[in-house]
Amino acid sequence: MTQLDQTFAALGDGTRRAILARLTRGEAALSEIAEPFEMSQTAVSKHVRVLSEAGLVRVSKRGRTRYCRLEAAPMKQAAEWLETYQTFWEGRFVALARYLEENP
Amino acid sequence: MTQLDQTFAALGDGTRRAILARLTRGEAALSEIAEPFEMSQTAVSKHVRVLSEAGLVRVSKRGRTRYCRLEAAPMKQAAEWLETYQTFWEGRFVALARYLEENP
DNA sequence: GATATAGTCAACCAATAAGTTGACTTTAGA
DNA sequence: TCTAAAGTCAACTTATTGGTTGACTATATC
Repeated sequence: MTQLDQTFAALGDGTRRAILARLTRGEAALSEIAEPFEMSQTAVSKHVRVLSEAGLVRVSKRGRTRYCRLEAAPMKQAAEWLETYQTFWEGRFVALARYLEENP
Repeated sequence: MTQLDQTFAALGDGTRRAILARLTRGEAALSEIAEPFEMSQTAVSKHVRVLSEAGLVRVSKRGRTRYCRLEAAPMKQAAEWLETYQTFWEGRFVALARYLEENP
């Protein structure tokens, strides 16, 4: 799996996106993160691991608690990949078609 | 699965992203799409189905061949979701933190 | 020292994903 | 009409995902 694979795959789950949204409000302990979800802490822990392996979250241990921090950097590449298609969802095909003609 | 789930999940696979990239060069038959990949046409067909169910590709039958067209619209939502995090990967936390303070 | 809290780990389960193959249908072309 | 091409479908395999529970470790706190 490439970084892009991991990033997109990690984002393809609502629970994980919600975790990331939570982390925009600042660092949080795993138990805090898990609290609003109707699933075991272990399950949330697994989601955090997926995010962490994708580089979207950094976990640091202090005492007995694990603090999670948002690490948005990998999203940049994903956003850039998507931007390639912006002309298409905006319906401006012609400009891109010409660009691709001129840059084969 | 929400639309966003489906979009991100569909993009979390290199083969599928390659298919989409191919389709930026215009409509293509399934067999054309499948040709460069080292897997069966059936496998590619399944990938196209995933893309189609995510609304990222539209398939139209003409004669015995299925033509696939890029349908980029769902990417817009994904891009917008990612943009929310732009301030983070750019390191401009302060501005967003203030925004969130003022808009709780 | 006793107990509660934060979290991991291993084992398990059910569902889904990603691929294969072989048989089949439909359409095109010689 | 015969054959080849485009594609689907069903069945199967293997691996991964998303979740559970129960036992465990490590750290706080009383």
